[in-house]
Amino acid sequence: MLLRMSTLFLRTLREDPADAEVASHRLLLRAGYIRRAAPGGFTWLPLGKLVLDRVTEVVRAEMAAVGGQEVLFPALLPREPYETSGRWTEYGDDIFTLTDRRGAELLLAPTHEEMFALLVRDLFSSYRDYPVLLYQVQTKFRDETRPRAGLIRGREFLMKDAYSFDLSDDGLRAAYAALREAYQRIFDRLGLTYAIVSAVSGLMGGSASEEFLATTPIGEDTYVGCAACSYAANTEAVVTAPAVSGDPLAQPAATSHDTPDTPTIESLVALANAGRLGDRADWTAADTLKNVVVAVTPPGGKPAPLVIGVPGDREVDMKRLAAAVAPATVEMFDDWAAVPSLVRGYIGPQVLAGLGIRYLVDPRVAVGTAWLTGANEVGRHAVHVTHGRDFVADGTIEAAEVRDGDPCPACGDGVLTMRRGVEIGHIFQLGRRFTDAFSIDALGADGKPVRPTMGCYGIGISRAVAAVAEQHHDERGLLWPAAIAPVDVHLIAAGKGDQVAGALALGARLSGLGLRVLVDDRPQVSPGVKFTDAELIGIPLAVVVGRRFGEGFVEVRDRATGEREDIPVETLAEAIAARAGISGVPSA
RNA sequence: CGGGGUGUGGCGCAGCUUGGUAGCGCACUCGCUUUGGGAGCGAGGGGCCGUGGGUUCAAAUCCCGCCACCCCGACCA
Repeated sequence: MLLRMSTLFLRTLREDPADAEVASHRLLLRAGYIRRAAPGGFTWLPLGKLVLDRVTEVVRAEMAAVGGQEVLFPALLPREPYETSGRWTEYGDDIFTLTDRRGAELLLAPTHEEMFALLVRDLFSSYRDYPVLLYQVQTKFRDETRPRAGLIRGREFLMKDAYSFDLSDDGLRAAYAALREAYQRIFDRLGLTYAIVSAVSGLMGGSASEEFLATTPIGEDTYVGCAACSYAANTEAVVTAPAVSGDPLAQPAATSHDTPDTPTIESLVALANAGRLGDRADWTAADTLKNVVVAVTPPGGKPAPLVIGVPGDREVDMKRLAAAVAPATVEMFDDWAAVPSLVRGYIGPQVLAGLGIRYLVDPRVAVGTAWLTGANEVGRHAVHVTHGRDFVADGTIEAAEVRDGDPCPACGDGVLTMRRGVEIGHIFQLGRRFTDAFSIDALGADGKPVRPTMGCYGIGISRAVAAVAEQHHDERGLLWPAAIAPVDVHLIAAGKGDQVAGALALGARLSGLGLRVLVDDRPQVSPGVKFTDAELIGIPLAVVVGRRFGEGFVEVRDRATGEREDIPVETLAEAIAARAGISGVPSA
């Protein structure tokens, strides 16, 4: 392959686009890889399309290596299957829906579990057919509330989604393990630094689930890792080690006190330490029980109030809360007029059961623990309010914020460190949710039906391109790993003599050896412009056909290290093969 | 959904306060010169100033509505 800059459909931008904040978005635009075409939607220009295709080919190769077979579904689908699975309602506003001329309702698929399940039901009927692993590479549509950061969160994006069908739970676990390893090979080949973390399965349902997060400060997902053991989890999925339960009757009796002007935890602790609640003067926010009122709306249902009790030194993490109540949605409660018994700023759990309001507590609020909390009257709080005696929670919930330095829930020895990442892959052991929904059975060896179990495995391909750009760039531009760079070599003709002709001839020779080559053969463009463009575009290896070309030398440049070396023209092919780690390039 | 900001040629911006011929840099075209780190000179092309209405002799500019995009917040009791 040989591309010529003089005819390439490319225009680099000298200045940063005003609305691109993150590096990947800014550089992919500036270097002419992508172009914004719609809210949350991008056009792939020739260089970008090459990268996208190379990433896709890496994914395809590793999917094939674990026995995946590629298919392709339509993106435009009828409502019925999603109605049957319940996800038409669960996804709600997140899916793009439309109506055709006959009034039939359609959707642009956000993901394809239903269709894969139906396809397998249509074609397979015997236990002899299983297991099977199918996948596609396809555009997905989600009506994101706020597309952002260029390719990282769009409303239309390229995804590889794979689905495994097994007749046994062991088979599913084996498929999951195989895909997990395939994903590691894929992301390693893409040059990504990533973490594999425990995750919640969200709208997919199912049990075991892990995310592959590309490490980057601009990531939308926060995850924790333990320094002492291998524990790693999305903050949404962190399970708090429960506090030890005790005997509620061993606590002193609860008493109510005047605590004027203490609508916040901070003001309450200050007043408590001023002696208002007795001699004790070492109150901290962690001694208080904060009760946050939210409204939870089940899919297709009506909002109902829910009170969350967390230690007063912790905030409620809305992302964790949302994950905990999914598929229901949650928002802050604002219908205070409907529940006049709830006194804002002074809510205590003592009265909630009587009001018929559900109360869920953080695992730290164990039975037998006593708290300083609201007395349900303006200006009054209560002490020694004890779980199991003065109130009984309806259950526990993982909604309190996770903090840097929290104890590791897995080993108990280490502390958790927080980092950010972009979700580039997600694997689930789905189970039988969809095969149940569509009554999919295989006929077993004994003549009895067997219900298959599913796994689901996704990779955000377009997002992975952005993640690589995010991790591989410097102040001058992009810096692609050789495995997915749009081309292998960037030849730069720098000089007014026979450099252009020489670069084109060299390019033809290298491409004849199977290398992907980009030649900057633009006439009338100064060397400085070509050098800066080359650095912006970020091909790992550049070859300058310049002032020493007449003596038979060209300069080889390493984009990442900045190293430059003059080498004889006749050894160029070998030098490139050696540097790029490309094998099988015959000598020129 | 809420808050803030921005909409002027492909990109980055000025002009708006104080209404009166639409401007600058980059990019693009032509000519000459230049050619190892974003060249110089000269001559050009390209813009319903987001959109609809209003005020006015006159609107990019003032007023009202709408739309789009970007950023922040989705929250502490």
